[in-house]
Amino acid sequence: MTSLVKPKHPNIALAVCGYSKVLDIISNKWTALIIYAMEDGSIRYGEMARRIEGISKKMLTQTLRKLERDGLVQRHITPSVPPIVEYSLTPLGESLLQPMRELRQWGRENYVRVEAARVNFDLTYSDD
Amino acid sequence: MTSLVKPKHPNIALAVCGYSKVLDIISNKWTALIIYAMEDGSIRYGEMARRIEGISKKMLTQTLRKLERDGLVQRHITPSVPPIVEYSLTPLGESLLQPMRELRQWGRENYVRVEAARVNFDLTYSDD
DNA sequence: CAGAATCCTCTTGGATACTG
DNA sequence: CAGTATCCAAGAGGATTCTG
Repeated sequence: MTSLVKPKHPNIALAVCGYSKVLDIISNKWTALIIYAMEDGSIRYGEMARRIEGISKKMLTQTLRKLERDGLVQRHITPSVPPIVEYSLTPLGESLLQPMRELRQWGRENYVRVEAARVNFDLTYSDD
Repeated sequence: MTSLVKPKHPNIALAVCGYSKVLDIISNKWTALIIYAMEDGSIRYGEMARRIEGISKKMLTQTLRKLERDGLVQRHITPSVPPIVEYSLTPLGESLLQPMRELRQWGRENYVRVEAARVNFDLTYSDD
């Protein structure tokens, strides 16, 4: 046992923080949208590319591979010509949906306040 | 009027996605840890720097400024010599704590599975 | 259709030195 | 103490071209 008294302010290490571990998974630009696209079930590669506005094939493939490697996404290939490749969330991936939905909800409810704060901040620190 | 029938798969735009808006706020490397450091109340600049292992002053200041601009963090200065500068979460910032805690909790519970999936993936796609 | 490969740019973040 | 300023390296991500 290291200590009986709980320190007021324990140190925070990047490597052991649960936040950071999750951010390591979902913090890049397209990950959230890709997971979002699979929310209702499996979906083909091409349809994802069409639904997610502005994404390039490179980023779509790259992000899907990363999610597959992390065990959040499953890839199913029907070897026809042309091939059919479908992606869906694994149970682990689906377990991320709930916390992500709450974050998304927070964004929907509060982003206007963030934008207002930015305008206010910029006004305060520019012209005076 | 564009359409009366709701499409099965509506498009997903980066600009209007609640996820992405939140990620715009919390997705950089240190933000989560900095918010985490203020979870229990206000804290001085220097103490944050010491508690968050590995952070540079530059990134600490830069990230705090961004959070302040976004209205999530308050800065309170006591103009003594040397100055005392304390940071704390605004109500808006505190409202982010709950969804972030859930994400952190997910990370604590599931990150081992992600790591296992990575090992498995790398084994599968390297040596055969 | 579902990608792989290449090139290139822009941003993020680390190291270091200086200041009221 | 609490920053600012500058330089630099690494990585994320976009555009384009090619392929089974």
